[in-house]
Amino acid sequence: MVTIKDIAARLQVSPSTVGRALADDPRISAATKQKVSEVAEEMGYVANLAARMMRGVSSNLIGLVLPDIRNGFYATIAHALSKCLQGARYQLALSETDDDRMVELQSIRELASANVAGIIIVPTAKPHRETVRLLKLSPHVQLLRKHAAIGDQWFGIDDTQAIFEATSHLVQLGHRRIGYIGGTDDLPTGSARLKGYHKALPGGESADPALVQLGAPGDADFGLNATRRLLALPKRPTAIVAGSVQMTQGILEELTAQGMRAPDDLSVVGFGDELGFRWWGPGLTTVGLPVHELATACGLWFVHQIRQRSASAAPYTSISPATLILRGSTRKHGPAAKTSVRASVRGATV
Amino acid sequence: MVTIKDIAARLQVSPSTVGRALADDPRISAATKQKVSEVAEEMGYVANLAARMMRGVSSNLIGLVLPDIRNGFYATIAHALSKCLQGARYQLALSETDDDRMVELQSIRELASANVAGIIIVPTAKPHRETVRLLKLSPHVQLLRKHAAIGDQWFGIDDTQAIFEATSHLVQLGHRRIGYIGGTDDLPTGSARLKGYHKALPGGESADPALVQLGAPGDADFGLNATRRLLALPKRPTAIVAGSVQMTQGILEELTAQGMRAPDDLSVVGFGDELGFRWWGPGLTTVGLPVHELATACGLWFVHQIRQRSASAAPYTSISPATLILRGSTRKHGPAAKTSVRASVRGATV
DNA sequence: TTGAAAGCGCTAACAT
DNA sequence: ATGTTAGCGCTTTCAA
Repeated sequence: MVTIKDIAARLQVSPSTVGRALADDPRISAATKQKVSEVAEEMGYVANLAARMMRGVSSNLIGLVLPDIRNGFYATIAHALSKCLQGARYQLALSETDDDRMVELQSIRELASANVAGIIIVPTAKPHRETVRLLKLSPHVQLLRKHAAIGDQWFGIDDTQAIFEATSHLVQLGHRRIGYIGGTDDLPTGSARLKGYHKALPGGESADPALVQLGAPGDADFGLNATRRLLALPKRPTAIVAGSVQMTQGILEELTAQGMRAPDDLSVVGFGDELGFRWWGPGLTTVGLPVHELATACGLWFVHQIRQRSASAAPYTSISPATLILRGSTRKHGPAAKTSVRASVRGATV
Repeated sequence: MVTIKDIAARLQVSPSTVGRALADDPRISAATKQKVSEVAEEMGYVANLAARMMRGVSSNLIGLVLPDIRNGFYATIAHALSKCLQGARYQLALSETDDDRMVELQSIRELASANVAGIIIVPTAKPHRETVRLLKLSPHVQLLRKHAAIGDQWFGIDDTQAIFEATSHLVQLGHRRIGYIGGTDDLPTGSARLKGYHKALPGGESADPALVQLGAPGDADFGLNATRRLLALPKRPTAIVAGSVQMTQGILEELTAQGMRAPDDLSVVGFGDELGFRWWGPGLTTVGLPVHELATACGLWFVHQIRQRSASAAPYTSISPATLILRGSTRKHGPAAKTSVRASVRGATV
């Protein structure tokens, strides 16, 4: 293993000079810095992080704490952050919580004891007190979900607007009985989305409570069962809005299973734009989320933040807008609309 | 921060005694150990990992190096490993290579300098010499892809059998012009799969080279363009087999775009079982891979391996079989089969 | 069975 | 602008 001493010996300078040169200390001449970094490169020098950490410097590890990496949504986030941090010579330490606050606490503990440089977290609904306390000890930022207790540094999406647009689109198409299947409102995202749904319903008209189905946002099976319940209603909805990626998947699954076709039998607006949504039936009209951009912005900001230890406490909030992606799964409601483009292409009559 | 010195001072013993007691050294009396651990507990002592690492003990970090976490395939692996290692108090450090050997090298360097306990890697096609060298310095295991240079500890899937089954299925249905779109054969997986394809073609009959399209396995666009090329052939294939997840996605994309419907216009067998494959057209017949099981097995084995520093050099190979999942995208080839179930359900005539 | 002491590689206060 | 030196907390010889 090559150490600064080796470099120092080669260059006939003291170890501290090398150390300072590598740390880009202003007291070292440009020429020396130049030479040092050349030799370091040549000898394949890699700083010993353990030794650094012992001197109080934190590791080059950034913890990423999120519910489930299999969710394409979070995978995109992990990818974007990984790229972004790689550029800044940081490593991602991945922790999954499964939306379980105790697992979350355990993860944070591990990260804290590993002396991470910072933590990027998508918090669970009710983080443990200890989780909050530990989080305060190192730089951190919240992603997507926001908890006041954890802090005011947050990158998220305008969830209310997202679902508002989705629902409004259906309202404009003449739909009145619109079902909503989304996450419970104990999560900030869940409640914001639900709010968007209500806000879009025409003239203060409160929705039939039976049309609103709330469950754990990561539970596709809930979406599936909720869809079944909605379809079994005496007055079934003419359209459904999804309030999470997994819910969308459950909904599509169940509609396919029941042989329901959008937009003929029902209009559907999904949440997120996973692979396959494009080719579900006539193409799923869905809420597109700028996840990649969001994560990149968050990563860049966070690295900057970590490097300037000073202003880290200042509140910061970034809200990105969602955009409705119009495809084939929604259509005007009413008897006049019964002949779909699709049906006519097939030459069929109804 | 409580150190062993503090404990030593409280107990009027030397720091080394405390250190040994905590390490359960046989030379320390049971009574002393008892006292030490009591006081340590009481004072809230937490071992300083950095200091430990400096003494050569590795961290509780396990590096996971793979091409792209957004690939559902790898996300499943990361998830399974994360769960598995969490139980053993290890943290996952995630590195993406994008199938670029220099990025791979850089990641390995980072991991090595972070003193990881071990590395689980899905190697690129031609890992750098230095990558191989560094890898040898810490415990490691290969996943899915196997490179002789890296070692003989490998967990993978029987790729040849997987594509053999997929192709055989089509052959049995009477197809003779079967296209194959897969990864290049410089990757071990690519070549094994291609072999399975050739093996399944009837009686040594070598395929029309134009029917075989090989590209970067992670490149969905290649799959898309390759599909276009196959469809533009004077004698177009009657069926297509996909040789990677991303290729499958490209193929489905292009078929949808061209308005080609399986199995009426063409039979298709996919690779992997991503979300959405189930609802593509009539449901995609595809090769199901036991990714979760594979990753879990790998994780358990690896932790065990790390904990017993001794026998780590012994070769170990685990091959899991793939299974064909029959859905609606394949059908008998020939004029007699022209009336599909689907068409008759619709009451249409052809 | 325990102590004393020497570092691991790095950073930072204190010289020069 | 650079060199000297003293540790960080732990493990690990070597002594007792």
